[in-house]
Amino acid sequence: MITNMTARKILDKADIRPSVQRLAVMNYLIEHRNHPTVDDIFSSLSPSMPTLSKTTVYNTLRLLVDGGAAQMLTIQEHNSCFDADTTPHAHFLCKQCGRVFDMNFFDFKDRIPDEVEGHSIEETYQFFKGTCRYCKNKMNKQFKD
Amino acid sequence: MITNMTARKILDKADIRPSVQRLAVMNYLIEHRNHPTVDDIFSSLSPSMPTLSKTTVYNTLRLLVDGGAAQMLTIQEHNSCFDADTTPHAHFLCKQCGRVFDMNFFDFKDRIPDEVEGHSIEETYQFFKGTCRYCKNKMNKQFKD
DNA sequence: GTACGTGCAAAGAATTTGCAGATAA
DNA sequence: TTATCTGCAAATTCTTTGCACGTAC
Repeated sequence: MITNMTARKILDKADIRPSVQRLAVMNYLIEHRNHPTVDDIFSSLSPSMPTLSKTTVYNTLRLLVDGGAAQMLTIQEHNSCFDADTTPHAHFLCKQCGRVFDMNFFDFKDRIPDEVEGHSIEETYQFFKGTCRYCKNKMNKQFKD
Repeated sequence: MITNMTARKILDKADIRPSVQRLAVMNYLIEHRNHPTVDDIFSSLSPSMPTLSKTTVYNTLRLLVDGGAAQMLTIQEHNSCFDADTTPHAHFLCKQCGRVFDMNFFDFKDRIPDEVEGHSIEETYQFFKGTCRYCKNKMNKQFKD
């Protein structure tokens, strides 16, 4: 469940000192649930924070992930993307446009055990690939032309 | 189910012309089920094929993936790894040593629909992160010292 | 004033591209 | 011979690192 905590409260909870830059990145993640990449975040914030550097975005995201305030997704081949929603949910990658969408978690038939073949399971990911509804529409239109 | 098809047969089936390099890469994947990276493959084959280039390994892997003869996994942050087993199974990434292990697929309570929120699902991935049995052993030993 | 944060520039790593020579149908 | 394949070198992209300056307690 996504709470209404402000960026400030989330940083406090994660024990991250709330600099202007960190608040901006956290706030961006809260307001943009479309799984932005480092570049997305940097490009969007840069106009209003001209001195912001990509290094700081990288630093901040690492802090957020380490502090449990965000999730890093490595679904895409080339770059990581980030998600302020750290609750269990699934992800869908469109093979056409490369966008990542949230999906509800699909229940497993049985509970995932803490340990499998001696390995301790700490995190569970579900993800799917296919064609998103927008690209399907686009492709349909092309056929009609 | 993993079949006993030789590299040659798999390439034929995928309509990939069986050059020496392609057979070597395919065969490597068949014989090494530990999810090798491009570099693993290149470094291992290079001694016996001194003229082999990384470009060719990249080219070949792309052909194999496109032809359905191998799977590319983007679990790891920095590089992709490859798996000749294209049947449904889950993967486990050890956060300590970075190794990727196979796991049996966990059944979902319900069948995954072909379409969710308008998106067409074509591929389903399950993966887990945690500490593998080998790293757990190592950590236990350290505590005993 | 000391520790922490920021951002530039450079380095590093993974992957892709362009292209010329080699190989195979 | 003609299309395909290979592999070098260079380019590109993503990310990390080193370091000097700035900021905050």
